[in-house]
Amino acid sequence: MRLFDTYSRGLVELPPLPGPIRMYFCGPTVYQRIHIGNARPFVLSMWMKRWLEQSGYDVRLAENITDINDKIYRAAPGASAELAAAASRWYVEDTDLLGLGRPDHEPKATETIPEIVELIGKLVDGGLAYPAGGDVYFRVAAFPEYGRLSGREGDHKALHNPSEEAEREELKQDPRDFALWKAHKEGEDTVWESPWGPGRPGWHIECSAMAEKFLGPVFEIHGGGNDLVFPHHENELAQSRGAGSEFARIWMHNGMLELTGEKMSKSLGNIVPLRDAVEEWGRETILLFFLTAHWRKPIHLSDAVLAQARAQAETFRNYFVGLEHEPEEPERDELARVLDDDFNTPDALALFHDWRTRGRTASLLWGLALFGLGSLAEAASAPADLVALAEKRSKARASRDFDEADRLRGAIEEQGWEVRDVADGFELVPK
RNA sequence: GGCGCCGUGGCCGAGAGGUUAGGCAGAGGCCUGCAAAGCCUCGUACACCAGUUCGAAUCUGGUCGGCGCCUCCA
Repeated sequence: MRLFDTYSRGLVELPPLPGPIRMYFCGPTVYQRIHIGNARPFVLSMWMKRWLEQSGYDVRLAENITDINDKIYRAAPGASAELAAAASRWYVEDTDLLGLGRPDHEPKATETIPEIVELIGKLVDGGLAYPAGGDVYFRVAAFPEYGRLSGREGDHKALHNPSEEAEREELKQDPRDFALWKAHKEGEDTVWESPWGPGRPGWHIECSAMAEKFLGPVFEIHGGGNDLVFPHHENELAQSRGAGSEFARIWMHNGMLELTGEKMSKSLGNIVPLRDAVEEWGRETILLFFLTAHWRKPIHLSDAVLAQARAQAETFRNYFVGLEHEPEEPERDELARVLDDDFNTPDALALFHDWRTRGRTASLLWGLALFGLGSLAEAASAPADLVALAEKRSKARASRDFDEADRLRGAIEEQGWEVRDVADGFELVPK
């Protein structure tokens, strides 16, 4: 399998079976319910995990939850820990709605403080970081590779990491330097001890620490939204390599989900909560919506596009209505051909339709289930009173009383079900 | 302004130097008591302008347009 890697800007081959494939994906900062755009890397990572495992790889996926952040302090003054804990639960709840399973590890920053402090200490000892005014900063000048990942190597202006406050900026030796540890400030209601004084970790260092803690000093894939390339991932890479770890070998950055021509983001306020979208459209529609676009491209959210995804869900669902099939081997190679080529899910979807029209039930069932869409094959059973109505309608039809038959069909439809006449009787399907 | 991604038929969206992608919507037909579902048929698209080539939507240059990052952000 090969994947497009941001660092080398080309396709990179995965190691041979059985791996291991160790993956780290950046999860959300938790201070409110996640939106559907936040779900994209989650969905991508779980699909990748499922496909790689299906392919025979030994996979380990870690996906962090950032529960220390300015946004959290600001959103819940005096109760940031409570908000972060609640929002972490919401995140798990909401992503569980997708039915894709969980990553192997979902570490939180607050549970990784000793490792973070240790990593910062290592960087300070190695001359790659320096304490200043209770903060600790990464010394970018000591890491020549800085800017390589984001393609802005040498451009000092583009590599500037501004401090939150002007007076903090003066503590830095170089505008590019960024905080690894931030001294405790008035109004922040969580604080941890460190050799440099009380405070809390910077954003980037937590990922470096968590990745190493759960995956080791080198791992195969690092993923996240492409809005994280700079500064977040650039800084992670600098910290971890600066501390002597090889770190990630392939960088997978997914495209943004856009609403009305703009990236959906919590700070812009143009958000559709994942939970609401799943409730309104159903989980299969949301998954199919993600499946229609290649992971690297931007994807536009609109009712029209969701309606198309829902129509596809119906098409698959209809295929399975009343279907019996012989167990047979899925045509794995056909799916591998498209997924092993940069995980081309739109091509996979085309293949599923091909399998559908050619009646390859076993393959279709297997392929859909891989992406969490196996439920499309599950027939809902109608309540007994509706079955009785449908039977009554069959009798009416048999005696050619079509007015009565149509009346009964209307009654069934009023209850949200549709009756279809088939060769040996009828089928009841939800509308 | 700098760095990067992208512009495909009504809509979504792969692909890729010469051969039907696929889906959704739409039209006609078959089937049906009528429907639904299903099946068959129908679209000759690749932003624009130059260039390379026997041949480009696919390569090169430019133009226009969209998006992301450069501030927290999946």
